[in-house]
Amino acid sequence: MKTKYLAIYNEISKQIKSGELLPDSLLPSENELTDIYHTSRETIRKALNLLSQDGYIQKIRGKGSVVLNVNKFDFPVSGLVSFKEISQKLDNQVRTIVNELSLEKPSQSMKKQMQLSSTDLVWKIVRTREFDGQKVILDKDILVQNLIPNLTKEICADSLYHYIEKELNLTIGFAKKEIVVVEPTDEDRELLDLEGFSNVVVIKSYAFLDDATLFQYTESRHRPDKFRFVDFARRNH
Amino acid sequence: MKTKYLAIYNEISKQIKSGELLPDSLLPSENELTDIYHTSRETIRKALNLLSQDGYIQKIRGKGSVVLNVNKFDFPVSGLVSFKEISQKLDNQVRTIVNELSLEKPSQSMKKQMQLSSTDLVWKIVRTREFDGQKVILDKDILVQNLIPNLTKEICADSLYHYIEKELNLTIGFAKKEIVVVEPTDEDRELLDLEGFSNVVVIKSYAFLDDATLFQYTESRHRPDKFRFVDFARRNH
DNA sequence: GAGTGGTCTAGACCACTGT
DNA sequence: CAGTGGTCTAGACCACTCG
Repeated sequence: MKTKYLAIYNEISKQIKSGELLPDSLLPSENELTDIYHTSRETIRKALNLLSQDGYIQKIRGKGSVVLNVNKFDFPVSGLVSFKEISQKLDNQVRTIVNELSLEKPSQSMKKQMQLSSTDLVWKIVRTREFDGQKVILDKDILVQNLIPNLTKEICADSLYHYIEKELNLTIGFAKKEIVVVEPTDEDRELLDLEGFSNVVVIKSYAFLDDATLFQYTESRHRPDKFRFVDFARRNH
Repeated sequence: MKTKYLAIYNEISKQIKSGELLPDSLLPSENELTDIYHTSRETIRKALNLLSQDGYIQKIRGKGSVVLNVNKFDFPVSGLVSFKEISQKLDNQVRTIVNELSLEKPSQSMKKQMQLSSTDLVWKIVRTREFDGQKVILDKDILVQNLIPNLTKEICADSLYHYIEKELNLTIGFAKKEIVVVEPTDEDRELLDLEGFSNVVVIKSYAFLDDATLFQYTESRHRPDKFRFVDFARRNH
């Protein structure tokens, strides 16, 4: 919120989410917005481009910026969002069970993928997520100990990302994710309430810090009926 | 390719994809790039921001722009890409079967969602995608006839998006997508080679033109073992 | 301290839309 | 035609990294 264009982005996106700005209506023109916010046109355009990227508006040359219907899809799970952040938006009964927390020597393939030296250790975390009393998500995390020296079960039960960003003051930058559907493993059957489902949805994710160092590998294994992924995509440049 | 910053984006992304620029190396600084491309710094920054959005580089304040490893994930299916475009990147034996092409009155829910007047008709298309002789994807499309007046089985067997963009000269803007896993319908069992799989992955997609008009609803139903979704995501603003 | 990327400005010209 | 968004410029100041 320190920068002008982010402040403008937040202000306008809030107005769209609250319904103060209606779908299919036009925003004030860029020139009008420069007056409203006492700033230059390029700064306004930075804010509007962010809104466009995130699916709030569509800019149309010669006409203006149209407000898009944001609420058709109730909650976007796209982007890089932690479980804690998602569960706060839901009002479900949500509980996290920490099944395992240990410091281990990484496997050969992990060592290579994470570019670790031979003495580096990794945290291994296994957590179950319970919605309305049902165990529907199994999260398996590998974290580089170099970057995250201390971990406790309490931190894992609360929010890893909150701890990393707020306590350790690291900045999470980006992630590469892959979604596939596979047959459940014995571990899946043991730790999840699969109820006869013969597949699980697996989200494999490599998460990187601001400075492009890999700090986390996650496999998030979902019972298929409780899985949902929502995305907003723009066409090629 | 008409604009400077897109030309620079294409040039640098090509160098990264080809391996001419190596992962973990630094790009020339923004000031150096202004000299190399004979342009202003803001134009260079537009190109670099695009590269950053698309996962090619990571910008680090005080240091420079690091080239990221693009090939770890072989082919990104994220964004808004047609089946034809994907299949051209694969060297698979790929075939499209047009099961149905008809002009219909829209269902009540479609009429509402697509904001159609009561006389509007929609195209209904059902297509099966065959990889290596196996029917693994079922695509069900609804298209607004107002916008796409004429359709033939030949167009559907080739590429809808190519026809819409190149023949009709419409510009596809953005899409909202949702991925869920469900039990197969009778139609799925009939038209796909499910081979005992008890789930299908469904990608529901609303596609919009440049001017924010909805023109297409698609359900793309995949056999789970042939489904794969790859995504690059940046953390919150 | 020199060099990096991040923000912001004021102004210019263009392509497109509506009337 | 006037008004819209799209591109591009030249310059300024700041926050950060690294030796």
